[in-house]
Amino acid sequence: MENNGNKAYNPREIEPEIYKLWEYSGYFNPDNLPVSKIKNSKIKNFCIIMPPPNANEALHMGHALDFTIQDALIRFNRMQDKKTLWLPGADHAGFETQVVFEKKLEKEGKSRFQFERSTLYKMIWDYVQQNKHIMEEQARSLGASCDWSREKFTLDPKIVEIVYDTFKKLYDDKLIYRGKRIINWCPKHQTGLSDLEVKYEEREDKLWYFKYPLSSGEGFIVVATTRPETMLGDTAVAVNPKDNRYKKLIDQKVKLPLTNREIPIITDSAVELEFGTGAVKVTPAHDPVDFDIADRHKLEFIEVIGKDGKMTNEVPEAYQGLKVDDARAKVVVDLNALGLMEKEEPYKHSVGACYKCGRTIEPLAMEQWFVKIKPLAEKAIEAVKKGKTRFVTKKYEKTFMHWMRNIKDWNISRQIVWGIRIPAWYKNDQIHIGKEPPKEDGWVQDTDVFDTWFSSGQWPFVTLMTSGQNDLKEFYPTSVMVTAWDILFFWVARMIMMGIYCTGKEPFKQVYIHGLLKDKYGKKMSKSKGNVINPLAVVEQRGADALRMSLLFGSEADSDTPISEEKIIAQQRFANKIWNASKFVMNALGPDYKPTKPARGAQSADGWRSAMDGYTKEDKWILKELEKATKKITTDIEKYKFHEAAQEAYHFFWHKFCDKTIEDVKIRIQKNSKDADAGKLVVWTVLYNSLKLLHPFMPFVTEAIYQKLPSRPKELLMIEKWPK
RNA sequence: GGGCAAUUAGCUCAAUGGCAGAGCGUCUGCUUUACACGCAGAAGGCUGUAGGUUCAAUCCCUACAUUGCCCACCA
Repeated sequence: MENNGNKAYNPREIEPEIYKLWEYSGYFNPDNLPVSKIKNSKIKNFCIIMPPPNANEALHMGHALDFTIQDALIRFNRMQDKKTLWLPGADHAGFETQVVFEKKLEKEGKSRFQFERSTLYKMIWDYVQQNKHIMEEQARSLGASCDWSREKFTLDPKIVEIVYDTFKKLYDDKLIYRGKRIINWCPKHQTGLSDLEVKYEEREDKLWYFKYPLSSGEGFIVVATTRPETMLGDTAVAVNPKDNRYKKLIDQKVKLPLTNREIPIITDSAVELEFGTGAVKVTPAHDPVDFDIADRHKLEFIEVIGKDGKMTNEVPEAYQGLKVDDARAKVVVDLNALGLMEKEEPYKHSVGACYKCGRTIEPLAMEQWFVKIKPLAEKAIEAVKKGKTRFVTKKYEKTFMHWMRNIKDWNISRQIVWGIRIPAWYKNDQIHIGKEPPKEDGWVQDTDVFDTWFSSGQWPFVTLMTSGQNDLKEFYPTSVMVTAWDILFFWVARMIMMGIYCTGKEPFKQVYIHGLLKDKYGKKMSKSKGNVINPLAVVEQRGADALRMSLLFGSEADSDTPISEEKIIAQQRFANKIWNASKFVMNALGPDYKPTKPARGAQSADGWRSAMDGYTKEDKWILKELEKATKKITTDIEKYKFHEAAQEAYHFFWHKFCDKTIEDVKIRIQKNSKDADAGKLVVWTVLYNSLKLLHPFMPFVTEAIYQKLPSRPKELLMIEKWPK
């Protein structure tokens, strides 16, 4: 067994060849697995739909962890003779991709607004296709044994059609509506965002107290606000109906300063007595709470801030065109000059910001499409309660439930071009839903696209519906969804809701939520912190096996996982150890070694033990240890305790098999003592079984060795039988 | 304002109702023909604090402290 004459294992020379061997074998495709040729109703299926990586940048460590866990599960189940499918894909990732692309344009001194819709779309399309190919090659280099023949993209025409059908179904079921609501507007990216895409930041601001003169000319009512500039769009002042302080002012009018408008004082229970003065200015067009109040009281609606984040022409001339911040300063100065500012005090509160660019979100009232989500959420809650979808671990189930119970309608309109265009057509007051407009003239299509999660929320069934004739029937609901906790709400929750709504069944029986990756100081990895480790560079330098093992080793995956160069080096050494130990064993056995009876398919160490006399005490010990390790690794993987399984495999192979058994048998063979043959059989048996046990974690080196193992029963380790 | 998690060796983390382990690091020997990416061995811990349950607690319970995270329309 040569590795270019080097003593140390060199994965770079081995891994690409091994991947080709697997891929050409066809066994990534479940239809080609031996088990699929058997007509037997007892055959079990196992299916994972890969969370489709965003096709806008290279894979990062998080993907490497995600892929490692999935591939380990896939290989484990495939070796247990299940009809096993891992379906890969890529996500167009609407807003995310457009943001990445806009940054690229900015670097070139361009802006998205210079381009026509179709031109921009085409440019992003080409960019994404390139990235998609890169991603596929990266997945291969990590050893992902997914069925590339079934690969999907979220913009595949057939998938888009299904997404359109879902939209129509929701519309017909009155679970989707178009309406003017307060949305989260990012002035930089010029699009609305869902509540989940808004990050709240604690800020030191001011709370201003302004006197609004009563129209009667007798006195004032004092309101407190953090956003003075919006007062130009006030259409009422509200107090709590139980607030005795203001009883006699109710239904009186106020003369709104800086404008010539009179606005009423109304009561609404949304107003809290304790906050500020207990009187609140109501700006329906720029605050969600005020919007609701206005809805209840049929208040007037004045939009004073535009999509560009500047004051509109609805405000007095002096303020028109000012940026929000400048308008704020000017209002404060002007009210102060009028003697209408009572006081200002420091105030700490949280302000919504765009999760991508950090710009303050501007709540604006816009006509958009919303999913009426409560009915969908109820079904999802029920499914999880009944255990149809189980969370691993339970702690995420609680988080999920809490969010689902408090869920609010979901804005799915995005004012960008990169995505699936909303199949809605308008003519005067009429709305038509469909791929094509009605025949007569004058229909105009909605210019918005779907929130990307609207389509990826349907991923498990749209992929299987379009991948093979029986795939949906055979593999849906899928076995397990593997993903990180940060997209629990964005994605997992929506998949469960949409899956049940569209197919009547939950999309996956289990959901395994793993953590994010941290550096060795416990800090979250991010480009801005400069502490990212590029998985591909690691694969190049130290091998995919080392990377995979180090991602699983020594840390529970349901909490955030630290990864460091040191950890990867440790596993690189382990791969080297496996290589060298195997090299030694095979040299000792010789290329023609045949394990004496039973000659093939030894399934358990126990079987071997009873099959042969002449084992030493040490032989019996290691065979017993092999049995114990097999049991532990098996149950640990079944329980998603990969870190324990990996540690057990590591410890068994290195510190039991190598340190004890091989050292012992080495001497027996050297001395040619009478128990040398028994020793050979033991090392063959333990090596053979160890390769299987390690294969889900370190597929390359184990397969490479298996290919040289004398008397190997199968053509590939990948389709060997998992030991019992 | 609600909720969740963590606190164990120098560092990063496992485990377990009764002996607390690993990787890296440190120290001492070894160029023993598979591997110096190695071998043999060693040091290193009142398992955050205070109570409680128990024959027995690092583990279960209660408080507290510290840290991290998630959710939430306090104008």
